[in-house]
Amino acid sequence: MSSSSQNSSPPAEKNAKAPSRSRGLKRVSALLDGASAVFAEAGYEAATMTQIAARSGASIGSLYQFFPTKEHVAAALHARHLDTLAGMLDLLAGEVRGHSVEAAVDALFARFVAYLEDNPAFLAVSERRSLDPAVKKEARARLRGRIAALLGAVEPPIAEARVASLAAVTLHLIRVAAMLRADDDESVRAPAIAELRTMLKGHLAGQPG
Amino acid sequence: MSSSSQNSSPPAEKNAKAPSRSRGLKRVSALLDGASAVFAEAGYEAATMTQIAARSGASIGSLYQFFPTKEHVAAALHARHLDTLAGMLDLLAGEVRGHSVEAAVDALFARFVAYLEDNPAFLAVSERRSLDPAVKKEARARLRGRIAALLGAVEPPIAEARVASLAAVTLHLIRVAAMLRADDDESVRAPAIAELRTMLKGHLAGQPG
DNA sequence: CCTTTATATGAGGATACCCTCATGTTTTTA
DNA sequence: TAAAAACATGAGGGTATCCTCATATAAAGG
Repeated sequence: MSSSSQNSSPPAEKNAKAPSRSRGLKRVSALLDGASAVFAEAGYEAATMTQIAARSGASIGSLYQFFPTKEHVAAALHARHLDTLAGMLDLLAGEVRGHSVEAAVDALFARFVAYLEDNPAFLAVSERRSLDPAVKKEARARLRGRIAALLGAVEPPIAEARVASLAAVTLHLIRVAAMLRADDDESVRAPAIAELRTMLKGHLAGQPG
Repeated sequence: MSSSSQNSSPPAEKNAKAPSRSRGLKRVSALLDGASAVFAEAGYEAATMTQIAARSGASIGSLYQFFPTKEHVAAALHARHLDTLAGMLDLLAGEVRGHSVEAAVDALFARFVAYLEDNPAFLAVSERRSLDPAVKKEARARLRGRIAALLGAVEPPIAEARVASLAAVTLHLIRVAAMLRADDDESVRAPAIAELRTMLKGHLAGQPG
């Protein structure tokens, strides 16, 4: 009932042993970093446990000591990123309180998209087919809630009834913007992103009823 | 140099033998249908050639007779869907010529999103990691071009300079709408899609300069 | 120091997958 | 009808992956 995510159970059945000594803590951290790199480059499914171990400077046995399954690795990484993002959004909500929607959207886009670009492994594990749909839904709901809180703090206020669905749309647009940057090339990318932000701001500032 | 896609070369090197007799034509059709089902359920990477053959009512050997690689299967499926979609958009462009942007967007959303929902294998092969980026870019450009043509035919006309980037945004929003339907649940999905369409229409009808 | 617990290691078992190939069957051609 | 070409089949080779396990080292406790 405290802060971060001690839940977010991996798959189930096989329970990963958490590290207790400081050496173990460092190892899992290194393992997650290595996994991030491999997932980012190869995607979840093509990533291999051997690659992850090598990239982390650990043996395959050490990897399996803490993560009995590739799924467990992805789940841990997912949870770690969600916690970070949630914290970032909480901070941001405080910063933009009382500001205009335009300013809030600009800040939100800038930071969120930057995060997704800097952490491609997050998208990789977020969209893997093996991710439990319930966990996926919960993760989206969590981010949506944070965005709704952020949108609810701008001035002049947005009609309360619209905040929820606007938050949903905003979250998806952010994802699109991130995918845009990865997919298209510069000539079509830049104007498209500008168009996306303009569109969102116009819509959010639009008729409140 | 005529109509459909005799290009769209699979990977390369190994060239698939095209069927010449009618039996062969039926077989490749059945194989692509089976592949569609398997790709839709399992995704490209987890799909196995054995599953595809079984689902198609063919032996593994027959599958490899026409598609020397899983990549070839995906490439063929991709090309087939692109041709179908392009044709659909051409028809639609004719239908909405002279209509309002609102009507055009409604029709476009309805048909395109329905197509993506009815053919989940298309998204699966479109987003597989092994897809050659050049082919991916070309595919997007093709669809974008069709949408631009469609948007260029509405009345009153949209400023010509904006059409290209608006088409890009529209294409991405359609994808988001399709993903929305697959991901979120009903309570958040319906209002979010409505919001997306409203937003796009408002933006497209907005200030022309 | 000695016992106990945590962490480390890499060879290899089990499995699944991609794809080949030798052989058989159907259809076309002459 | 006979020869040729296209298509069909499934056992199995080669390989790669996930994961286990017996064993070894480092750290903590008493």
